[in-house]
Amino acid sequence: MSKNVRVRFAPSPTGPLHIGGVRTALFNYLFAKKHGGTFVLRIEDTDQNRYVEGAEAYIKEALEWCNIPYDEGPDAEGDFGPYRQSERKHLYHQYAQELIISGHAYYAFDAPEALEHHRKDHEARGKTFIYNWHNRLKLTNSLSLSKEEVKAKMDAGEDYVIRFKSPQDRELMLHDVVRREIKIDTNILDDKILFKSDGMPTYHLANIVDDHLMEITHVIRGEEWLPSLALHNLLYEAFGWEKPVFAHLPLILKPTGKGKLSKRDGEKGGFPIFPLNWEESIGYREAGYFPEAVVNFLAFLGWNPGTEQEIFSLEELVETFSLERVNKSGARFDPEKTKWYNHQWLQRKSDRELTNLFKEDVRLSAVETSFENDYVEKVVSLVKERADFVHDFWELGDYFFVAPTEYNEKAVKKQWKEDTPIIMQQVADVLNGIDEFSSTTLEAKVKEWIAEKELSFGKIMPPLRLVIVGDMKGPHLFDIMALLGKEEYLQRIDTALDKLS
RNA sequence: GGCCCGUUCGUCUAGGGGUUAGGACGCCAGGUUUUCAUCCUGGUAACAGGGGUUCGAUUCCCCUACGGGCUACCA
Repeated sequence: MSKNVRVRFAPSPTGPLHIGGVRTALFNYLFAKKHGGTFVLRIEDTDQNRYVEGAEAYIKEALEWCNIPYDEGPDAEGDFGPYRQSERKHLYHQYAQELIISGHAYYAFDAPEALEHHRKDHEARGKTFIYNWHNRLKLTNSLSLSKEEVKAKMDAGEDYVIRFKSPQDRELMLHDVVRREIKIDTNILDDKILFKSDGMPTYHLANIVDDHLMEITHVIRGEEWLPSLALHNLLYEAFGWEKPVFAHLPLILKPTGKGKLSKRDGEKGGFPIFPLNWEESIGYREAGYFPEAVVNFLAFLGWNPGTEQEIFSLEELVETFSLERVNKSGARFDPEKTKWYNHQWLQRKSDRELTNLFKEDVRLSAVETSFENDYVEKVVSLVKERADFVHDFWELGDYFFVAPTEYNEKAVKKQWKEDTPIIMQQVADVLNGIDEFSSTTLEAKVKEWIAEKELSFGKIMPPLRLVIVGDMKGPHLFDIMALLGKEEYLQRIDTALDKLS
């Protein structure tokens, strides 16, 4: 690649980013980093009506949480700012003018209602109204009107827009890294509005102008933009600018049902759809996912390395990523698999780090006794392999912090026989006589005793687990006892003897 | 409706003119754990349909079907 790679993520601040947007940002980031390039964040806020307070802050925070920071953007000014289109407002009109002068664009005065009427009318006749070569001379614009008429309207302060004059009878060959060549007949294109009557550019104009001014080399965006690719190509041509390379990413589809993933799918399915909380909707962060896991599963939505490796750190993704390996077809995303990714990433975290996270669990901090970090860390090391999330730890290991006050009914029925209290008392006596209580010593001594007395293991271990844990669950029993300590497990046997006899 | 894009197990996908069509999630079974889970092993399950081209198509071409996107003075 000869030029410095510069890519941009260009969301509009109309609400929170959902994971589709995050995926687009991620692919831009990966591509930039892979090629030692620059990742730009540009806020596309040309539609004031749809501006949502807090959306921009959300976008920034989400990117930060995912560990995909931008090199240039709002609050990270580079040489190509400002990075909000509303702050670049003054730039666009001259470019629209330039196209008018060169004959690639024209003024149009048609009222929105008039156009709406035409659309309805065509629809009623089973036709589609397209504002282009086919009928532009019958409409109210600087091509159909005389110079004097146009001037009169302008002087009178009439609202006008600037439309692109789509060429007639041309066959366009468009290029896309993901989809290769696409042929388009320009006769079906409409004369898109480039500049609105409110003095703001539309997406199409602002996008092309900014990408050019910001020296963007690769445009990586969602497939919903594919139909605009012809227009964008034509605009570059009209300006006489070099085109960037285009790559249109496949859409992310709803887990069930039809259509592309939308903001409302989250609460319905009971899974997060946003990286962070937004109003009533829960985010991946708050649901207990690690950013590494989210990035990992997002990367695999529409891309794969072609090997059988599935767990990738961000660094590995940067290393391995290529646009050529992006798929063409839309991907329905599977919330179940995201859990698996989180499980995988959780296992890779150190006990120390997990302990710090676990200590923020309110259920743990609500316990009266306070526990040493070392103790909590040992608990974490014993239970983590069965956890998908840090918040699973509590349920998996609550008995390490609180002695059972009740016992699993079904288990009691099955394990607590008539002679169990006597046996448990004997076990307690034996345990009482053991003074060195590592897990292996405990196990060895108890087994020794069982063998000596010719008792059955099955009569002892299950009920013992029941009195220690309160349920038939958990790690190796002697590991639990060793961690709990002699005083505590003898106490628990006592308590159970009281409650269950 | 028009235009564009797409279609391999339920889902994410690998592959590509001759393969037992591979992996992962899920699910099921067995093993380990005298517990539960993890883990391990195995199993389940796919080339949308029809025409071509070809000695041979899941792979290339066409059509159909289905899915999706776009069709705003939204992005």
